[in-house]
Amino acid sequence: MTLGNQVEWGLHCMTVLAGMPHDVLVPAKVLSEFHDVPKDYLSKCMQALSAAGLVETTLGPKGGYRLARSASTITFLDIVEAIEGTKKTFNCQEIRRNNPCIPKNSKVYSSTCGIASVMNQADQAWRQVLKQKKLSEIAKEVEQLLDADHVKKTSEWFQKKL
Amino acid sequence: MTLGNQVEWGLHCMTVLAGMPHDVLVPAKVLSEFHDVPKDYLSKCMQALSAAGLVETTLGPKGGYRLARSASTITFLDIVEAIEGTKKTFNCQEIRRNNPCIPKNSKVYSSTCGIASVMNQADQAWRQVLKQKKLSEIAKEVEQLLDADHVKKTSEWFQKKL
DNA sequence: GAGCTTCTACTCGGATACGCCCTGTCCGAGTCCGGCAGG
DNA sequence: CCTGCCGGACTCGGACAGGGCGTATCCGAGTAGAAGCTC
Repeated sequence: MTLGNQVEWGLHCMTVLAGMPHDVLVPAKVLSEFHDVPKDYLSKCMQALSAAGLVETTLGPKGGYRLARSASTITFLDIVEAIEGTKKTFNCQEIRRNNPCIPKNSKVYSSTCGIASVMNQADQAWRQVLKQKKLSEIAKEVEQLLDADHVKKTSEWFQKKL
Repeated sequence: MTLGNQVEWGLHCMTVLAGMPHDVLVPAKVLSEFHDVPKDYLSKCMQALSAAGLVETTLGPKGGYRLARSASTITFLDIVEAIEGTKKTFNCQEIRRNNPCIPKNSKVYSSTCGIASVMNQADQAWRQVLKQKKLSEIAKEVEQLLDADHVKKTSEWFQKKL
């Protein structure tokens, strides 16, 4: 059970966008160059973020993506679910009902399957961690990690590309 | 990101085995009938559990599977990892290093990527829940949920099949 | 009747096809900017 | 010089192939038990 690389790309791209002024539009082409990933495929990832309402898009020259709302109101969970979907990691098929000794409609099956319950708890724990991390936090951490020189260079690189 | 149905099957089969006396061997055929799943495919799942050392196998007539150790020393995580593997859910490709403004070997990359860090925390939280649930607990819960009549019938069903 | 041999039936384990989803690519619809002609 | 128009280039979005992994199945190696033969 591994997440697709799209999730990683989406998180990094969102972090980049969070570091930009709100009036700047960054096209997929620039994001793909910056991260050195296939442009068209990254575009597919951005589509998902757009469909989820996390980013706004603008067409035409000087167009691109920007955050649809403040980075402090966007969580990791929002991004991961936008790309990976909201399905639970464990989908219970209720095979316990196939016990040949108990009718499938027995009332003992009214309560949720104990195994599925545990798996769902684990799923919830996973989502909880992601939900508590805001995009604004990670953007800030990245900026603090880099030297002022690096931030300046990167900023210039983007300005040159836009 | 969804777990395969093998995980569900494995968990249910292990629960069944946990409810059996230790000297009873249950073949894959019986387990498959009980859960109404393809025998040969379930067998593949049991192979994984066997390879992980969670169950013991015996060949020939009256052969089958039984727990390799006490159900109180087996956790959900053991079972899930035996089937699904131990790879982390998020595999960081370090695309941050592709930033064209910073050399790939820069010391700023010595600390783990902040994004990967969060994703790994979520992964850990998920595993933690699974690790805390013992197989013996779920087996007991199932037994308590069922009526005495159901337990008796199911027990008889297995005895007839063995 | 007891013991050994043989044979069968049953078990697990690995090797083998099939299908779906992730990965990766391509092309078209729509839009904004810049140039150009006309007033 | 200002205004309106037009063309081009750039953007996103959805439609289109290829590959890897999960799904499902089959067959062989090995073993335990039962049956049969001999003593």
